[in-house]
Amino acid sequence: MEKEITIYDIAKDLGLSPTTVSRALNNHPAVKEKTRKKIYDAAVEMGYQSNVFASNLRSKKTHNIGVIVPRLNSSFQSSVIAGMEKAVNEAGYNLIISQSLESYDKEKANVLAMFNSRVDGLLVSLASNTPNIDHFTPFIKKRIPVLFFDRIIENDQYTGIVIDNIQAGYKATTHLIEQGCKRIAHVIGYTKINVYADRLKGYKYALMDKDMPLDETLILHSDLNEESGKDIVEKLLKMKPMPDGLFVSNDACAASCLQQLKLKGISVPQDIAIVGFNNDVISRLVEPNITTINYPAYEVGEVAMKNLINHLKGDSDRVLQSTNKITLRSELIIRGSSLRK
Amino acid sequence: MEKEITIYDIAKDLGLSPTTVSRALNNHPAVKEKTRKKIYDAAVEMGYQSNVFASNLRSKKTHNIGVIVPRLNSSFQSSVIAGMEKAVNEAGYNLIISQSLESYDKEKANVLAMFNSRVDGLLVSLASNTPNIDHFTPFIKKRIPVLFFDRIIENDQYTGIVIDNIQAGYKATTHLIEQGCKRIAHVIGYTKINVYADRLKGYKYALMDKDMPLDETLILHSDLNEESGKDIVEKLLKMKPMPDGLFVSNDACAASCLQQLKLKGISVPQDIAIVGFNNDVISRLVEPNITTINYPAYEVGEVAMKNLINHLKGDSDRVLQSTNKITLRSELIIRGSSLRK
DNA sequence: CATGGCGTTGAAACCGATTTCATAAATTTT
DNA sequence: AAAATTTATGAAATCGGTTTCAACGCCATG
Repeated sequence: MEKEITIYDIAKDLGLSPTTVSRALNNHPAVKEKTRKKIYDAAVEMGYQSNVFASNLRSKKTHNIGVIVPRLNSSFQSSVIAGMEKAVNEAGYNLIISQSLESYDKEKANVLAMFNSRVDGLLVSLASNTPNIDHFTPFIKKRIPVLFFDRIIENDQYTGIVIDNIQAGYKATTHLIEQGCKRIAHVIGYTKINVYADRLKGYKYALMDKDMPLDETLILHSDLNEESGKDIVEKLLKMKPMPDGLFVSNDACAASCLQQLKLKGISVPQDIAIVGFNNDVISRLVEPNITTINYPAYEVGEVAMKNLINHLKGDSDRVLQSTNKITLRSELIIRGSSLRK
Repeated sequence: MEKEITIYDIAKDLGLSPTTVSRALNNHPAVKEKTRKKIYDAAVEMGYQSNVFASNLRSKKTHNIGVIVPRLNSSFQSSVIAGMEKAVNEAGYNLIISQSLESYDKEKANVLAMFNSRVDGLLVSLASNTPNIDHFTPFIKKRIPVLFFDRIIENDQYTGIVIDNIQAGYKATTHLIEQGCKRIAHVIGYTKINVYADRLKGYKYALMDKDMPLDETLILHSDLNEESGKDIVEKLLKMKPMPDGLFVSNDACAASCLQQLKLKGISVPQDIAIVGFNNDVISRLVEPNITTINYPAYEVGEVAMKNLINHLKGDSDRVLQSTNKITLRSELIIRGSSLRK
């Protein structure tokens, strides 16, 4: 085990003090250019590597940013994280990632772990059964910024990055109505979560605006994974008359429904038109392609991270404190699964 | 800004020394049970939180483990990371993640960043154009363990977690031959990477064993993403006679090929049988379902991480140093895209 | 009763960069 | 030329656990 080079070694070598070496390496203005150059050269030559531990201890900053998502292996979430990674890397921070697996208890444990490992900031998409956000109060107390994205709980203390889910649900439903659908079913996840609750609202508003009746039995609850299509289609088939429109709250599940419907000999979009959500890769790979709402996952990640970092770099809390919600643009992408002339 | 509680505060409060408090909180055996209890209670009551900076500075450990993958938003990689996250969390470490975006330069930058942020260990899946692994030597010099998974370069110094890609390629090709295919095309990525090179080897060995000629023009190179199906199918259509079997090195691309083939009026598996790779969700959602090789991504992540952590917890280098390669089981999953009676 | 050994505790050094405060040197002002 | 600033550098304290080494108290052994 070779011993590490410290600023003391450099200082001794050059006949300077550690103070000056430290300042030089941090580009402090009070060091003569010539001295700085000399120190830089010596540092490189001696193979000096700054000791982050010591630096962190003094500055009380880790340059680590925590991210908690419900699931890492989801097309949407992994794109969000890719966006975050890009932004975080450019700014010289590190990403610490954990997943709640949709469990409130695991989420609480993760939040605590992040707190103990002293992340400089936290980005969270909530688990589906998280009832409140009290577990984040330690962060607030220590003024460590917390941002929510996608799955949020509205609160004055925290900033949220979202799309307008009501509008998106409205657009999707209106589109189905305009394609001539008379009975539109809607598949959603746990309605305590803002995203599903809002999409449902949009669905209801659209029906209302087109003077169509709201039939609560057409609202189906599901896990929304790639296997749930079977259950959903079974339920659809039992309905008399069968719905002729289907708005599913994510693409993996929409694709699964599409597959099951085709297996049962039901043609899409003629017998039933489908709209998904997210614009995952899968929506473009099944036949027919699925009409969907483009949720700019990568951009959500990038915007959330950039906001957080700007906040950390700026010395005041003003930026984030005055920003309560950032809404990104989302649009309907019309494809074969819903287009009937 | 409230001031933090330190072990000095606890010590003063109880009339003990910081030494004893530190020892008690670390379950050091030389502290009387009664004293330990008293200290624990005081710590909880005072809201003490250990300062990881100070602890890290002395112990020279961050409890952070770095992961570098080519792309985060890939079905395979995000499952690997999910597996890692599970293992890492149970062991009380943190996961620091970055992506190389398939660029050697970015990978080098990431490796350096990981080194500077002093991760305790590193898990890497290499970028496609990484020519060698010299950029990891700083880690070796400081005896920080580095493990490769999936995309590896074989080397005595490092441990790799893989599946037997030769065998997998062999199984896939043999299956197509047994289904009566006479001209089997193979779509692969950059052949400098072990995974594609080995699958190609397996393909060649299978042909050889069945006394089938090897036609180099049937080997197609591609980016293997969900848009490359168009190019590939175009090339297939130009071949005379057209291949009647297709072994694609990942499922997203296989699904894309399947889609394009159907668009051109070519029926799968009758006109051309398809085998993919990975067993991504998508292979089960397209029609027909795609026959594929099950690559246990989650398990790869879990095994890689557990090995690394065992190594970190054990005090010697022996465990990892003697392990050069860990091969996980993979199997062929036969589905509609290749089954013809 | 003296000596050895174990169990328990504490004083002080340490990890390595940062920061405050002081000081010497160079420059400008009067 | 003396005084007032400005510029450049250093000594020492600091961040808060961890670790080394010493010491004290208690019991057992001879």
